[in-house]
Amino acid sequence: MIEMWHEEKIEAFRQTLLDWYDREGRADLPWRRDKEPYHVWVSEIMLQQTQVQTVIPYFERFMKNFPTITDLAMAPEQRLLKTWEGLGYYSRVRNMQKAAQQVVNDYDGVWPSDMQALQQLTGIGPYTAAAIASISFDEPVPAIDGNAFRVFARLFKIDADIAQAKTRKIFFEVGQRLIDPERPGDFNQAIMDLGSSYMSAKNYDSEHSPVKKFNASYLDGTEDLYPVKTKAPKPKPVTYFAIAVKSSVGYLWEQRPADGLLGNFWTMPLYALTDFITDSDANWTEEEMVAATQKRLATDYGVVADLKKVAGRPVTHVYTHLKWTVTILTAEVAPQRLVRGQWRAIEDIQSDPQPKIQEKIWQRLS
DNA sequence: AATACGTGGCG
DNA sequence: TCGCCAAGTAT
Repeated sequence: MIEMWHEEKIEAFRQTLLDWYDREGRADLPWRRDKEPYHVWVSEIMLQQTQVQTVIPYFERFMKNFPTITDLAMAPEQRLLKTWEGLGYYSRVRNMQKAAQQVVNDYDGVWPSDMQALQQLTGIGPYTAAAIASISFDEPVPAIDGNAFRVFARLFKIDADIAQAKTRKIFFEVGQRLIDPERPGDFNQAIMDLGSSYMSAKNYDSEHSPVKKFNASYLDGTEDLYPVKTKAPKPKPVTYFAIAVKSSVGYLWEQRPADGLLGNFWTMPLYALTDFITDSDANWTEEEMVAATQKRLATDYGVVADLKKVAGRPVTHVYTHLKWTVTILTAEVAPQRLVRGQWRAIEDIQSDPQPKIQEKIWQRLS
């Protein structure tokens, strides 16, 4: 454990790590061109649960569209969501706009500079607060993300379950002991670079890691035991019907509720089987389910249509906690007065933020 | 504490 | 096809 490291060893570790970072760290990343808190913040939010390679083009486009925090605070939400479309975890960007408004309104546009205050902003948790505080403001606080969990677990053979919330404290304290007070931001980023290269989750190469002689699990051949992480439950299967109703003025189109999955994104009407099938109906045939959906469409949207199943396999999409299986039902109708939703021209639909599942549905229809 | 929350890459 | 992973936070 960390208690075994004396001050000289800690100092040697910092030196070794930062020397490597200065030589081989990823200086080319677009959010490392400066230490502007706005740039650091946007990149850190995008990088949550998302790989560097995916984030790069999104970061460039986001900065082009919203160059300053004031632009972000004032942006129309639809434009914001469209810029984020495809990145996932969409509450990140909705929360980001709230935080931007907080900084502009409560702090007169000047970022608070300490971890504690940063963490009060919407969408900024302990990791992101530490990242911004250390990188932009040189506060010596460790940024404990998945990389830091993995690197520290292997270095010190820490067997606490990193899936458990209470474990964060252990790693934060280790990080506090290790972090270089002279270069806290570089230290944190070096740990992350290390954790995504020589000390990655799979296909790691500790043999050539710059800190291999500090790596207790490598030295005794037990690397594959760390980190300890209980596995997540499998995605729960859910059956849906997507309703593709086309008229001369476009498709039946609807914005999802602001909260929850895919909040404020646009889709065709979607019915989960569980929305209207009770236990006693569990033996319904497919024809009966289509008929029930058709009846609900008339009630909910005011659209009377003779729905037909689209040929081929249902469309599937796996979320972190759900596995959707979507059967597409379609019809062509004359434009009807809608109770809910709207008719939307095909040319206009592309400007609406849409989730990946909707894109898959479009592909099946064409 | 446990669960909700997206998408893409890879073996 | 499937399971797991990738710079987490909110509730």
